[in-house]
Amino acid sequence: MDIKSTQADAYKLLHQGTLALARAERQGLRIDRKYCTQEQNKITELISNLEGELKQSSFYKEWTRSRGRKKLNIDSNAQLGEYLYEVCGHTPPKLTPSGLGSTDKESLKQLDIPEIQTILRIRKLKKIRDTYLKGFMKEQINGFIHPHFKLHTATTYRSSSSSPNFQNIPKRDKEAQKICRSALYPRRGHQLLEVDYSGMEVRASIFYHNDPTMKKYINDPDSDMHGDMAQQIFKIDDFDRSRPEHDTLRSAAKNGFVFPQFYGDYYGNNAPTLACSWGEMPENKRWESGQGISIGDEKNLGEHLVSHGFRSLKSFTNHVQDIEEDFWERRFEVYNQWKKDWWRKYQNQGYIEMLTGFRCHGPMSKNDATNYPVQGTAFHCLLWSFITVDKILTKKNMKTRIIGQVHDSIVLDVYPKELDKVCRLLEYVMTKKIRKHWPWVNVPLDIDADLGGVDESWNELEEYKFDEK
DNA sequence: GGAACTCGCCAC
DNA sequence: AAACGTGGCGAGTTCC
Repeated sequence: MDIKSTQADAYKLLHQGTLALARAERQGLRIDRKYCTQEQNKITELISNLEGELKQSSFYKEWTRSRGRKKLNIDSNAQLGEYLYEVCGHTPPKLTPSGLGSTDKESLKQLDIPEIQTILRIRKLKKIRDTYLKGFMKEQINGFIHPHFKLHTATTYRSSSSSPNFQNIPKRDKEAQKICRSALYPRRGHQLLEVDYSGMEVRASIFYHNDPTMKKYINDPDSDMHGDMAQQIFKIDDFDRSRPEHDTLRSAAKNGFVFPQFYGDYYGNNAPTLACSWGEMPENKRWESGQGISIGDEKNLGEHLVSHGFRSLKSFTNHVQDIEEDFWERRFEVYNQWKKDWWRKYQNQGYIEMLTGFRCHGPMSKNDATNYPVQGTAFHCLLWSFITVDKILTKKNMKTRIIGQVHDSIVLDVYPKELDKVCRLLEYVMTKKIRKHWPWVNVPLDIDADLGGVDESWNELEEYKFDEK
């Protein structure tokens, strides 16, 4: 048990991984060229209308005037920042790493200028058109794109992808998702299947720290880590995940506290994010009753929290600070101790070594030293599964092929008659066989799947339960 | 005219 | 005392 892999094992994974990824790359993904062109034209038309509208505004006219003889470029954030922060004298809500006033979406929204909405809309449309649709067309050969996957560039020994990047195609934003993913198809007569490891990074962290509380959260299907945190953060006594308003708070806790904390963030950043769950709240102001989402019983979250004594961001921040302390000093005490031990070990030996045998050298911050092994190892589980599934598909001469990978998921181009067989294979390799190969996998691994119909695009996937078949 | 940089934004 | 991890890429910009 608990036998770590050697550096030779790591090399083997890298080598076989590169070969398997190259096969996926060669396979590629069909794109609808006609759709891409039409959609690009539609967006161009939209943008030109929006730009025309913007140019009518006094905001734009003043901006132009302020530049004198210099040409104005709507796409230049340097010019926008100069106008907003130097000419108009707005205080930048945030600075960039180099110390200039930021013009990102977050900052611009806070300035509360109506024309800004148009600028943000244009930005978003250009991103979709130029990075994705144009990018697909640039890289396509005979109607197929062949995203490239590398294993030697990321410092964590994760993978990277390029030409085009397969790993950052819009998903969260539904409008962008639809436009971009509707361009991507399986081979004719085939269907797309995406299988992902659920909570892989959290589980990979357990391989290292073996924290009993976190293990219980993973092993006990009735427990709910994010729900518990939502309950604690927002002081909800009768928390019920099946209630939509409570599930919203659960997501807020998950994305605004739990995950950032795991990456090394702190309450000072978490509190303002969490505070947005019940409405925008400018610094130094106080909450009023009547603000925020409804939480049932004819109450809303604003009132609820005010009644618990949180009238200002400051008092809420203190509350989140207490929760952070409880989180690391009590709830996940063992995890916390591992972080300390691991950091000490890095300081002593000058490198860290993953369970998979990979070594990270070089200067690292505290957060780096504890994040790298988790992130790398989580990906290596996916990579091992990728290699193993690919080998079997090839060996058995199946028509199904793997076409890509997104850190904790595998994307396949499935021959419909092989669907059941492929699903059984994935289930077996990803949740069972891997535990025989790597005995330090000390918690069950779990997968979810999404399936598209025959000849349907990547936009059409729907949740697919293996065991109900 | 290309390399290298910043910034913003997409994914996990 | 300090304070969010990993990537790729387009556009603008600056430098050589």
